Amino acid sequence: MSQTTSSPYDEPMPHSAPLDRTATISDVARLAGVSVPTVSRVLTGAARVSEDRRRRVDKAIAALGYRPSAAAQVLASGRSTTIAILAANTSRYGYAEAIRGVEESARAAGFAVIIVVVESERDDEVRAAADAVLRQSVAGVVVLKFDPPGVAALKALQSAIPAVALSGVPEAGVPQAVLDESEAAAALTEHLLSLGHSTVHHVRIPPSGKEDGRTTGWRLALQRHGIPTPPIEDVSWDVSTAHEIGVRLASDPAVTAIFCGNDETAMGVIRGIHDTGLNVPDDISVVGFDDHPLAPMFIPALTTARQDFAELGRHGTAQLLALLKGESPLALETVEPPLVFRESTALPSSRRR
Amino acid sequence: MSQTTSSPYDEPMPHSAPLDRTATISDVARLAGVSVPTVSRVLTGAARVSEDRRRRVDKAIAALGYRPSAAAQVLASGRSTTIAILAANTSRYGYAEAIRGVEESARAAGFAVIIVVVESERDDEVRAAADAVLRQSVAGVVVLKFDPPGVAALKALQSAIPAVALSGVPEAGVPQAVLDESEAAAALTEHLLSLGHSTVHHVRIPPSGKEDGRTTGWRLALQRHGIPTPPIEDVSWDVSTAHEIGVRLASDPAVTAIFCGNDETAMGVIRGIHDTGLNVPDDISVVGFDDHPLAPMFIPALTTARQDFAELGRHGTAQLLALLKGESPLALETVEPPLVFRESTALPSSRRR
DNA sequence: TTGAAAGCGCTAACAG
DNA sequence: CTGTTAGCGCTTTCAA
Repeated sequence: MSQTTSSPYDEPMPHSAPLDRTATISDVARLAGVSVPTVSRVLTGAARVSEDRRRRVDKAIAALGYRPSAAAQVLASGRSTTIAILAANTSRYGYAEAIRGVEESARAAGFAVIIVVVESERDDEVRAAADAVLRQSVAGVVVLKFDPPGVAALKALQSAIPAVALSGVPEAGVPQAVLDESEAAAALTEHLLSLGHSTVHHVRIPPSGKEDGRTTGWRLALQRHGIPTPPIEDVSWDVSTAHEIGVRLASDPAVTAIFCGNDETAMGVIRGIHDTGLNVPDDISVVGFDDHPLAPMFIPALTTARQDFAELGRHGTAQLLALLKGESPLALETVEPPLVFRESTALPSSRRR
Repeated sequence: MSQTTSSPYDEPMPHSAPLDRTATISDVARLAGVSVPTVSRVLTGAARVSEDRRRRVDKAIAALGYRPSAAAQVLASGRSTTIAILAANTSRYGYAEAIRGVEESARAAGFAVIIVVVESERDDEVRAAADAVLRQSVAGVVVLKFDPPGVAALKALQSAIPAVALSGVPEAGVPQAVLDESEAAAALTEHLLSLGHSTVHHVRIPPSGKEDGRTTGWRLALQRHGIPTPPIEDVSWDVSTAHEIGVRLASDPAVTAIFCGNDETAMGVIRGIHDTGLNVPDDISVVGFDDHPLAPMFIPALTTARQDFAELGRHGTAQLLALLKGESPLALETVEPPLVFRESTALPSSRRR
């Protein structure tokens, strides 16, 4: 009665649901008047089948509306045509775009996609996510290593399965596709400096580790100019925290230029500044990061660095598929985000300082 | 040699990838000194297992890092713990949020999620998507019936599998969760009218069928007031088309109030108006729809109707899971989006008309 | 409670 | 080129 152990399998199973029975390969074989392996051969194209039989099989398949069972195929062949996306989030801009890119190219290659999310870096969540991936007999996994949960999940996978990471910071070890953020962040910061601002404040989005490329680039640019780094402001993913920080920063006359971790944050910060009666860029310059679709529509339109997350996702999938085919070494492709200058930056105001 | 038939299975298979072999149920059984079915029993909880053996099995599972193969389980049991999300898009705001809601609640119920996208309503694409769903042995599917591809895909499924639709317009036939948009759209339109605008123009986003709830509501409100409906402007999902329309509408002095199909469109339209030198809301009032996270940050902050897509997704999943358990009839839950009034609407300007 | 035997739908040798 | 025979990892009878 009483249970002294506590493996996850002591828990009740989820309510699984019965599958509607549909035509099987033997139904097709019977109708076509051939053996089951012959049907399999036309399915996989693994071996030659006579024109005549192939036609009969195709006809039977069409007649029965037959679709091979992916589960049975993976079991019998030991090969899978499904990949997993492991991510901490599915709906935020960069994440959603990266997922779109992965899904798109996976589908083009004939792979199905399962999505598993790991919400936090808590040990049980990370383990559950890794388990979910492993249980599904996927060929490989693309992990969005944008944040601590992503990093932890990647580690939990322990290369038990082919994996590639999508990331903003190059890093040795795992195959990955990276969008090199740090140079672009530095360039954005220097743009602000070159306008005449004596320093640049930074609003940091939740980082992937101790520091992400955006923050690193900002710090780097400041260092290059011998400017001490002002205290960092941290925002959550909730834009309203960016708004609060905007209000706070606006009250500090030393603040004339702000580098935000992403465009949504920049919009929140600008709105906060706006609400104190100050103007962007006349009083304070603000830059974002990502080139969000709404960045050019915002008033003022955002100066930012363009990140092509979907492309990152496509690269990652390509890497994974190459890895699966045994091709290597994989070129670690690094893309540098192009800067786009719009309306949210200007010379420092004489009204401040 | 030459092929005269052309079933999809004449095409080459995707490169499938070999799976790393891991511990199987027999490994566990052997290590625990029990039979395979006994291990299965502790896994599924289907039958009683003695305390002693259960403990040994648990220990063996832990020692081997064993994870049951979902593919083998589904094959043997004929029951699945995976559901599919069928959507035309994964990254756009409403879609991404709905997907998040579905994934979240599916995960909470112990279900894995596969995502299949159907990009257009082209017959081959729709069929491919339906096939992908059916091949995966999923327990059921949640389809985002937000647009023509979604509608077509749902139809292609032919109730070959338990399905629930997520939608903005109630409709008989399929189980569904709906966010009733038409009343909110009407209310938003009437808000504009009550401010003194003599008519309200409409910028329509790509609709799910001949007409979506937003457009219907707008039309309804105008009719109630005996106002003829002005010509509709259609935008694509690309915000720049909204911008163009904003510019165009601004040049028409008859336009003093605009109801946009969603907030992103509203932002594009406002920016277009702004670029002609006119002001929102002083010269023209604009309302959006959805209450996008950036809507309160935009300058001017958007008057809009809040849509909780994630909640819609959760409702849908709940419906599907209930359906799978054979519970019914399902309450068709309809949520009416609450209006939120902000800065983008005002009295009509004396400068126009 | 437990194990032996059968089988889910499919692919992989292996003869022929 | 084609059919026969095994067997993928698991669950499900069925006896014991």
